[in-house]
Amino acid sequence: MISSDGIRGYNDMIILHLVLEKPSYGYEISKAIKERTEGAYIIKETTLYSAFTRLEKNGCIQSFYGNETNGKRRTYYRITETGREYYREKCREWELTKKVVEKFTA
Amino acid sequence: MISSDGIRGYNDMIILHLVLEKPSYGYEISKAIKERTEGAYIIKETTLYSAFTRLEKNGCIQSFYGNETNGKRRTYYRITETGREYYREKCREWELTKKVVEKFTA
DNA sequence: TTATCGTACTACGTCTGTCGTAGTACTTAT
DNA sequence: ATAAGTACTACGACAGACGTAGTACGATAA
Repeated sequence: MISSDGIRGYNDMIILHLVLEKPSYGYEISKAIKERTEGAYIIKETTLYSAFTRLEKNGCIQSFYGNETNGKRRTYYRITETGREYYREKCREWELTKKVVEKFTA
Repeated sequence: MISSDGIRGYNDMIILHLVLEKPSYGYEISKAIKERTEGAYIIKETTLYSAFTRLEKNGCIQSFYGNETNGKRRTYYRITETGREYYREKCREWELTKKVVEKFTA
């Protein structure tokens, strides 16, 4: 499994990548992460929702309510221009981190 | 630059990689990281020394004093069998993390 | 002689992101 | 009626990274 420290710092990127594709909400995103990684990474609910709060505070995403009539009301998030830029920056950082870490692998 | 959260979780791996090559000490390791990454990653002193403490507590490294007669006395660290195993594990985890994060890059 | 630079740490407190635990609320299937 | 699945929210704890500061020694330059 993936440790939280190993992926830490890329949770934001993962979430932004998904809301970049289309506005989404917590449960859907957590499912998407699980499916796309074939179960290798299952984000904790608390981690995900606290990331939403942080990203909205930073102006990276914007929340709005869905209009579904049944079930609990969902909070959807869409990416902002700030979020797009932040995402690109995180991608560049990832490329650099990859090069750095690779130098110290067996 | 590399953010601390991006590399967090791999500091231990980096340090273990270096003491695996040969027993070493703080200052030398910090220099080595800087040089090998061409300045892309400069580990903070406090981060490095607190990692030493942690890794010794975990049984991954063992400290011993150098016998240099001039300058301040150095604390050297050598890797243990536990440390080797932990290093290998971290390398496997890195491979997995890489695959996971890649799926969410642009 | 005095000061500064480089080496080699140690101590202490703060911050952030992650996580454990628990609870709320509504729907559908058994 | 109950459980399972959906969709969150609240609260507190923890660990690793970091800022700041201080200690200690040697070599070199002014």
